[in-house]
Amino acid sequence: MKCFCKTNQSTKQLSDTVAFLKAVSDENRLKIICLLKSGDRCVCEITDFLKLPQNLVSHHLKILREQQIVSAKKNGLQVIYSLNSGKIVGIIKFFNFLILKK
Amino acid sequence: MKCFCKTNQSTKQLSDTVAFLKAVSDENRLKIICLLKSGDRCVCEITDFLKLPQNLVSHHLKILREQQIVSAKKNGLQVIYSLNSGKIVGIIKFFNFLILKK
DNA sequence: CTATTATATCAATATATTTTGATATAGTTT
DNA sequence: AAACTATATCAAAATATATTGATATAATAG
Repeated sequence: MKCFCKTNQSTKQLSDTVAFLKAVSDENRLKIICLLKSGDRCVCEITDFLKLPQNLVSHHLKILREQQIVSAKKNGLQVIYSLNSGKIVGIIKFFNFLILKK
Repeated sequence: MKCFCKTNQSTKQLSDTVAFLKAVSDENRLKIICLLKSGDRCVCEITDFLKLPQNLVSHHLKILREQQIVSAKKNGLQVIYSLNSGKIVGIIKFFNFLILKK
């Protein structure tokens, strides 16, 4: 992994990393992630859990989906969300790189 | 580590985690962290590196300081910043917890 | 003590993000 | 098909954050 210096590639990597970190830098979205850790849930369950308006929950889920932190599959009327640990593993690697001694 | 549910303690833990993540969710601040990984720097070196106005760099450094991601020590006229890996280790543990199987 | 240098702070503005309210869509039930 | 349920989208308002410009502070040099 490279440092964010001045190349085009690292510029892209930098903005991707920022987008991921922004997606998890929100109380409600962190709560969603923690809830999904305990198992898949439909939007109405997440809405009940967070006690937020449904459209706001959909908005937060969209941001998590865009970063592939969660994935959604349709089941009848419901949409079931599940946690995608791969993306989180990626960020762990990034933070590990940050504290690695040269 | 507990999930962010409804207790007072976990509410505090949640907002601390969000504050940390917000501090690192910024392109310029990530660049500062990466630069400091390669060694301690004074504010003017960081300013040169980022090509940003000095007061803006001070602002970003303040946010990183508040989260104990960096620490500052005075050296004559200069203030030398260094990376504080302890806080990053903490967030690695948190992300590891998120992907831990029950 | 005055001038200079390095850094920090403050107020104002610009920009991004979250939240709200209204409405659309897609699947289901009757 | 009409009514209903679960979810998503869109525009507007509220709020938070980043950036700019001006100025303050603290250490040093002359």
